[in-house]
Amino acid sequence: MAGLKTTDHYHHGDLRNALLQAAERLLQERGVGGFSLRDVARAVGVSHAAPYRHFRDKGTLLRALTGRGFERLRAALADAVAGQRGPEQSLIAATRVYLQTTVQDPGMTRLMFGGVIPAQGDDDITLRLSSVREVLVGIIKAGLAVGAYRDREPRELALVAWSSMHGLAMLIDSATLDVEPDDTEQLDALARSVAQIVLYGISRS
Amino acid sequence: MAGLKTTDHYHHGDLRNALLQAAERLLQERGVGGFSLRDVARAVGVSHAAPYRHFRDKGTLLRALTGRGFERLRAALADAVAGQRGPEQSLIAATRVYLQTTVQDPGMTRLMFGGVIPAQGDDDITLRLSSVREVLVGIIKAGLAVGAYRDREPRELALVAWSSMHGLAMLIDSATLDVEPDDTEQLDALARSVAQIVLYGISRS
DNA sequence: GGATAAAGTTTACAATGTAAACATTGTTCG
DNA sequence: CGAACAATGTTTACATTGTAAACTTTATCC
Repeated sequence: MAGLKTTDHYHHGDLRNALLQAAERLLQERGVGGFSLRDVARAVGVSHAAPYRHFRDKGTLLRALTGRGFERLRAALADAVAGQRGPEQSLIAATRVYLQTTVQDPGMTRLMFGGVIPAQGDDDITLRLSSVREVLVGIIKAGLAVGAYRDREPRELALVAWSSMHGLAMLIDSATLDVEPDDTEQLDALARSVAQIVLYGISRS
Repeated sequence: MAGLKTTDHYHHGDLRNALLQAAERLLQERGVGGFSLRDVARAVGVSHAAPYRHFRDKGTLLRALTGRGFERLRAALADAVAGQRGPEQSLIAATRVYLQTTVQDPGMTRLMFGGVIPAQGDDDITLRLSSVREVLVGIIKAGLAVGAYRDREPRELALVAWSSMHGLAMLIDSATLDVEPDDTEQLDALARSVAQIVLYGISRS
C-alpha cells in the first residue's frame, strides 16, 4: 500500500501528482515559456530525470496539465449554468465564467488553446474538450426547446456563442485588448455586452 | 551605397531582411516552437551570432515578424472590405478573410495572438494592431451611418464582431474545432454562418 | 590614407530536454 | 524467508539553444 508518510526517502510515494501540482504552479507564475521540466523536478525536490519515470517527455506532462485545465473549465461552466433560470441568463453567465476562468490563468489558457500541444490524438483531451462543448450545446438546446431561438442546428448556434466568448477571451488574454485581467467589473461588462448581442443574433426576430 | 551584388563576402548587404524572411519561412514550416535563432542564421548562411548585430535578442526578431503579420492581416481585411457593396457584405467578407489569413499560417497566427511575445510596449505592433481594429470599426460605422445597426458605440459593436471572427479562427487554429485548414469551402461556410448571426445581433430588430 | 564605426566570426558558458547506465526500494513467488 | 524482478530514483553524458565577449574584416569619413 502506498504510504502517505511522504518520508523523504528514495521513493516519493506520489511523485506523478506532485509533479503535476508543481508544474501547474510554475505555469501560473512564469507562463508557458520559461517553464522547464528541470524546474518542476527541482520544485518537488527530486532529480531532473525523475519526471521521465512518469511522463514520456515534457509534452506528455503538459498534455496531462491541459486535461486538468479543460476539466476545470467544464466544471466552472456547468456550475454557472446550473444556477440560472432561463437559457438567456445561462448564456450570459457562461460567457462571464468562460472569460473569468480563462483570463485568470493565462498560462493554462495558452497551454489549452495556444497550440503548444498537439491536442489531436490525445483521447483524454478530446473527451474533456467535447464535454466543454456539450455544456454550451446544452444551453442552446434548452433555448431551442422553449422555441426562443432560430431554427438551426444546435451545434451551429453553439459554435457562434462559443466563438464569441472564446474570441473575447483570447483577445484579452493575448493583450490585444487592453483590459486589466483583475478588473472583474470590466470583464463582466464585456461579457454581458457580447453575450447580449449574440442572444439578439440567435433569437427569433 | 549599398551594393545589391549580394557577394558572399564578409558583409551580407541586407542581412536584417534576409533574416526576417528566413525566419518567416521557418515559422511556417516548423511552427513557433522548434524555431531557433541558430536555424535562422544557418538558413541565411551566416554565423549563429550574426543576428545579434540586428536584433537585440530572439524576442526582438519575433516581434519584428509579428509586425509583418499584423500588417498583412490589416491589408487583407482592407482589401476584402474595399470590393464590397454594403456593410453587411463587408462584414461577411472580412470574417472570411480573417479566417483564411489566420488559418493559413498557424505559426504566424500563434506568434501574433499566442501571447508568446510581450506585445505591450512595442509601439510598432500597437500601431499596426489598432489599424486592424480600425478596419473593423470602419465597417460598423458604415452600417451605423445607414442606420442599419443598433444605436451603440461603434467600438462595442466592432468588438463583438471581432471577438466572433477571432474566436472562430482561434478555435480552428488550436485544433479545438476539427476543421481541415485547407478546406476553404468549409471555412467560408463557417465564416458566413458566424457573420450572419452577428449581423442579426447587431442589426436593429 | 588612416581612424573609427558597422557588421561578421569564433569562442565560451549556462540552461535545457533527453537518453543510458546505475542504485535503491517494494513486491511476488519459490 | 529470501531471491528474483519490476518500479522508481539518481548520476552522468550529450546535443541544442540563447546569449555574452573578444576578435576580425570591411565600409565610411575627415
